[in-house]
This record gives sequence, C-alpha cells and structure tokens, in this order.
Amino acid sequence: MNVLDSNMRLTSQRQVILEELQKVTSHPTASDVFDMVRKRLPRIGLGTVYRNLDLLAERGVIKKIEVGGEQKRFDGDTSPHYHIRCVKCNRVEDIFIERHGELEKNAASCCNYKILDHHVQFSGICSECLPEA
Amino acid sequence: MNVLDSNMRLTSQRQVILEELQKVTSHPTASDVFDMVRKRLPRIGLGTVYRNLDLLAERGVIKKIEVGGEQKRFDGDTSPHYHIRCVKCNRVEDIFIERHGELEKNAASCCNYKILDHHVQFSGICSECLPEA
DNA sequence: CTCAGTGCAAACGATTTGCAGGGCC
DNA sequence: GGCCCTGCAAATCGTTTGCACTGAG
Repeated sequence: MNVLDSNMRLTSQRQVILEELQKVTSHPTASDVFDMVRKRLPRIGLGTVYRNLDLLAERGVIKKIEVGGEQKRFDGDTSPHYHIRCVKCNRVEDIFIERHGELEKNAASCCNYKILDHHVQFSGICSECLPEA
Repeated sequence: MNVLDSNMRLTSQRQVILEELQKVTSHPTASDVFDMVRKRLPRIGLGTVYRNLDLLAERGVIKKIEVGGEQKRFDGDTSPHYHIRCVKCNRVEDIFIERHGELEKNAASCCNYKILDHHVQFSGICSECLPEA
C-alpha cells in the first residue's frame, strides 16, 4: 500500500476492496466487487466502492479495463497483458502473450500521434460455452 | 442497402442515418449522429437513431466500436482496421496497418477459446493536442 | 483535532423501451 | 392493409455526487 499518497488514508474499506480484487482473476465489475466486499463489511456503500476503485486505478494500484459490455471491469493484476472475452457468457480472462512493440511502431509510422499505449482485445467462445454453441 | 433482410424496411430515417454515418470518418456517438441527421430530418427522435444504429450494426452494415469513454461510437467503414484515441480531446481515428493474424494464433495457443476476432486500441496524443501537452 | 473518507440517497447521462399512430411494401 | 417503424416520454442501468457524520492520522 506504499504506492499511495501520504494524504491518502488507509481505511478498512479501501484495504478490503484491494484485497478482494487482488484475490481473484475474474475482472469483476464495480458491483461484483461491492458484493465481494459486502461479505466482510456489510455496511459499505456502493458509492464507496466506486470511489475507491477509481482512486486505486488512478494511482496505478489496479487497472480499470473497458472490454465490450456495459459495465467497466477492474483488474488487480497490473502487469502488462491482453484480454479475451467470451461473447456468450461475457467472462473475461487474461491472455499472457508477449506484447507486440511492433504494433506501436507500425501505428506510429502511419499517423502523427504520440503513441502512449495499446491494448489488444480478443473475443471468442470459452471452453465452457463451446459445447452449446 | 442490399445487405438488409427483406423484412427490413428502407425508411428515410434509416437511409439518412446510414448516409450521414458513411459520410464521415469521425466515429461519431449516437447523439453526434442524431445531430447530424436532425439537420435533414428535424422531427427524428433519438430513440430512432439508437434503434437504427444498433440494427445496422447487427447486420454488419456499420460497426459499433467501444473505445474508452462513456459513449459508444459508430464507424461507417467496416473494412478491418484498428483505432487510436487521443487521451486529451477524445478524438478517434483509424489506423490502417495490416492485421496481425499472428496475434490470434498466439492467443489461441495459450487459452482454450475458439477465437472469433480481435481488435487493437491505441491511445496517444494527437498532433493538435501535442503542442499544449 | 482535522480533514479525507464514508453511508445514504438523490442526481445524472447514456441507452432502452412501451405505446399509439404512421407509412413502407 | 398488415406490420415494421416512428416520435415521444417514461423507465432503466451504470455511475457520480452532495451532504452530514465518522474515524484515521
């Protein structure tokens, strides 16, 4: 928790939210996290969850990811990796293939942007949904 | 407009929405399209715009793209290409580099999904925003 | 003590939907 | 003439915010 500013307090809500998020690899939405955290802190409010997730994401302690779908999702793993989403059940999983630096180089040569980052989104059908497809 | 089902009617609203969208490369949001279309059809409703954009996207006549930000955007160009978003002004532009088939192959070998598609999202600072950065 | 953080509820913005009337095929 | 589609407004959903209170430092 040393990444946080000195004027950022270590509340139990903040702590539990981070712990619960880092415990899973399911890329939960804010209300998923709310449900997870509520088991340990029954009086926590949904607003608090949103506020803390945004704050932690801003500091880079966690990542806010925007795959398809309506709700944003959060990832406790900040190491660089890609994602795949199942178009049937909307599950989101990690794809650990090496980042293609080449991609940013190619993009840079065909537009006059200062490129900061890139992300690759795969979509497909997960092994669990495949049989019924 | 031959891509449409036989039971899909060619209303003026539908026609104008498609025309206006194909006229630009700015990846407008639904309400951007609403504003564009309203100049020609002042009585059109926002709901109609949403309904038609979704419908056209479902048929593959246009594409619904989900870059960062709150609103979804629409692209009249359905040829395969990537996108870059300016983190300052939120403009979205096309990146025409050849698709990396390799990406899907690599992803397939590290997860047991049937991979259907992939998309690459770049983020950066556009030439217009760069001076003030 | 102080002020960042909280719970709660109301507000908000994007999108969806129910419905009665309208116009394409 | 049927029924898909529209305009309109209300409803919904995710997320944000105002406020008075609480508790970490």
